[in-house]
Amino acid sequence: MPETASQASSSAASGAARPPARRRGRGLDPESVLSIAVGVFNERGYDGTSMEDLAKALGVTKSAIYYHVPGKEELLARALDRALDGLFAMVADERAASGSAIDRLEWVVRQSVRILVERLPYVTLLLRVRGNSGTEQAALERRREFDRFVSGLVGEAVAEGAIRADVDPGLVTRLLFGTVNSITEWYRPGRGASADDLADALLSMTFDGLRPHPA
Amino acid sequence: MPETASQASSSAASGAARPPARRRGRGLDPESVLSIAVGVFNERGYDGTSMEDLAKALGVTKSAIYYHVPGKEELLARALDRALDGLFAMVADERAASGSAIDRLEWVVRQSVRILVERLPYVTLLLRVRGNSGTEQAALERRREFDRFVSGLVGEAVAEGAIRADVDPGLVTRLLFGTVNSITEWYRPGRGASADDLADALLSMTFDGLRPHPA
DNA sequence: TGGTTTACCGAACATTCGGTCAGTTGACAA
DNA sequence: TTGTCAACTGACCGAATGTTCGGTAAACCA
Repeated sequence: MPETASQASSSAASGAARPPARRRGRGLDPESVLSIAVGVFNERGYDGTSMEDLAKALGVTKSAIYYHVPGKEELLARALDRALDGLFAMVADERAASGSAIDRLEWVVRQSVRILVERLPYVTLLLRVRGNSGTEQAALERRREFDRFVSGLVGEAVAEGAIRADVDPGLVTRLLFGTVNSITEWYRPGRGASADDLADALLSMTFDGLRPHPA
Repeated sequence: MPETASQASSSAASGAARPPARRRGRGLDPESVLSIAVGVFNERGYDGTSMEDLAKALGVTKSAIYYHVPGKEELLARALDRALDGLFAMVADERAASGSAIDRLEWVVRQSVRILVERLPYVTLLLRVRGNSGTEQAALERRREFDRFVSGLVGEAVAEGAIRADVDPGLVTRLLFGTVNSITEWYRPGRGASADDLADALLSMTFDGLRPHPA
């Protein structure tokens, strides 16, 4: 088994003591429990992760976790909300509502990549949810709502004549955001491209194509 | 809970008796156990699926399953091999080795889409493997080998001048096959596009871009 | 008809699961 | 020095897990 370690994603208000991922002299806090738990969820899968696995990654016993969070599913719920809140904050932005459809679409794609990179573990977890519990089903429903929004955008861009009409708009939406979402499968922060570089490359491929331009 | 039913993918040598997915007067066979199990694995996730879940979907008791297959993990191993064998049979084809790099790449992408559609449940399962067991790790290693092959193809196509050189070839590979693989997230056989239509749309977007062509 | 085999059931197995709880520890305030 | 309390431990719970096994009904063959 490859011990991929704890990959403690830096939480908001910490500065020291990396290995045990706890606050100064004190113990854990709900924030670090969440971020480490999500890391393990993404390594082993949510269902494949036991509370014992989480305890080991946190350097405490199982029961200590229950002092900070109500349970395993609540950890999942909070993680999924992190991802979804980011996406919905974006579509609520004015830049997603005004201007030409193609500009709005390009902006939404770019922001999607940015959120995906910024909140990588949370979005990764979201994209693997299958609806096994009420928590997962609620997350899936919110995600479908987001999908409907971007689907509408693509439709507008086609009607606008800014996107080729010889391919089904629904299909274009799925391929386009399938490409965006597939980033979670390989992207690791720090190494390789930045979020902006990524968005540039992605938009460049999907909008202009991989073939060399004659112009 | 959404009862998405059994979606029994048609096995090689059967013709009748769809609902209970068993042979004529006889009972189950390893083939139908596998295809139905993979369906449930994809609905609930491998770790989220219990042998009791499988038994229910098969219409028998838990213990009956063990008469036909050695265990849960063996079901996973056989399913993953179905997907991987298809992919490796393709790269062994002469058309993946001769001709210009761009033609070979286009052929491999098209065939990848075909295999993904033909063996959808198996490929879907493969793409969700995280390496939790020896079985999963072996599958991941075979998959990485396939990835290295296509990565080499993209590199050749760039060197050939058939693909833009202003984007990192490794990044192009990941985006291109990320798009291909994302098809498993939404494609359902029968409804919507055929494998060929899909491949056309995908190649059209990634190679020529979504913007209307001037020519 | 009798015997053998195929395909299955029901009960039980050891283990692991998510979760609970009474108690301990150590830092800090008074 | 003592009392308080946040933070945690270790033992434990019932339920669920993957798997085994003795038994058996029906189909098949002679």
